[in-house]
Amino acid sequence: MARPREFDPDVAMEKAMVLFWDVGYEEASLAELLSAMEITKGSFYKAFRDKQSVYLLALDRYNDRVISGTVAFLGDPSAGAGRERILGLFKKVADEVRANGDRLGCFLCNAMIDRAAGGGEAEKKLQVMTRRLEGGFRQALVDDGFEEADARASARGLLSAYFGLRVLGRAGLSREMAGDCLGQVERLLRRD
Amino acid sequence: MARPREFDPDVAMEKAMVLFWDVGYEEASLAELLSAMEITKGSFYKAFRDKQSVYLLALDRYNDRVISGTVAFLGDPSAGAGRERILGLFKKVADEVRANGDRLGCFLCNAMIDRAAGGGEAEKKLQVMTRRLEGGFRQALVDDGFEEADARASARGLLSAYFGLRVLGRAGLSREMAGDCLGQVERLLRRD
DNA sequence: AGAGTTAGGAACCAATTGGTACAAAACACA
DNA sequence: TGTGTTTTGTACCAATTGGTTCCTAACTCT
Repeated sequence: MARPREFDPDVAMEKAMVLFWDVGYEEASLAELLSAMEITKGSFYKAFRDKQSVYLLALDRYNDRVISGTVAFLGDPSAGAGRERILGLFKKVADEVRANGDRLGCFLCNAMIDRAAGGGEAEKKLQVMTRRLEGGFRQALVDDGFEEADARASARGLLSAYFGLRVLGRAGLSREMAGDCLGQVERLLRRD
Repeated sequence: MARPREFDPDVAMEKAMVLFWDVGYEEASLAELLSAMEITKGSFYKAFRDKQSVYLLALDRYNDRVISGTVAFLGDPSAGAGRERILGLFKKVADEVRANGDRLGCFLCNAMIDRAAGGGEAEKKLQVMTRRLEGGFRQALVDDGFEEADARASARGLLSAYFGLRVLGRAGLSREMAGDCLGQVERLLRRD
């Protein structure tokens, strides 16, 4: 019926997500965004409404991809017992961070601090993602026979340990600290 | 010898610090900065070199005021045993956060994620502050008779729990989560 | 009072911000 | 081959960015 678009919206969005993830909303200028997505203004504003919409889509994408993957891993019985899964997640983060210091951190965590972006809509998305992560931790603990109340409390402790580790990673301090943090997570996983 | 300045650089810097703390470097436009500091451009560029310098000074100020205060508290024997002091610190943060959701969080933590600002110079300052906080935790544990190695590892776990709680606070989730997080910190303080 | 010195404020600056308008280009279908 | 439809890229936009200049105001000291 008409001219087909020359770019793949999915890969463009992926690039956009990574950029926002890396530098935040405000710091990602439209020019940088366009060059990262490898499209020009015309296509950008036709395909996506505006910068803010792309940011919101990037958050959704992070939720769909990364958060979902993490939650799935936490709930996957084939990955070991509940606490093993949790420890495995932290290990993965610690490794990824220790390897060269990922410097990207967690988009969710970064965006929570960014604040600049997306007004109330973004905040709601961030809270949903956080809740999902919390739920993942809790489920893994429940799978290990934790009482519901204990699981809930521990999940929140783990959540904050997770974000904390991610913050340290961003600051380039995780390489030496990741190991110790990991050891401390084990203590959070002990049965009373 | 000459015309005296009409503003107090100290209170102006305080306002500047709070603004950067609240919205980050990039998001704080020069106009906002000036109106917050209640001075005009002329005075601004005369008294402080430029925006970046003020940001760096704001970090220094945070270090001098808040971080120093926190480290002092952690090392103050009159505030109870080491672990009590640590718990007291988290309690203070949790309360401050629970009261209405401070929404400011921790400038250090925010700046670590901000990244936009101050290039390598800022990063160095952030690492120094983090180290000081880590040292505070460690000292408190050593005061309680922890082995040096255990104290160091635990301090890093506490550090990440601290940052994590601060992230949750920024996202407006701490009101309900702070209590549980606090309970989990207690577990990090247990003697092996 | 006058000289010297510094602060304050407005006018101005180029560069960049996010966003729009529109014409040319590229396709599908008849 | 033409017609209709959509994408693409360029030119353009007002508003804002951080920053400089420079004149005037305000003060201290002699």
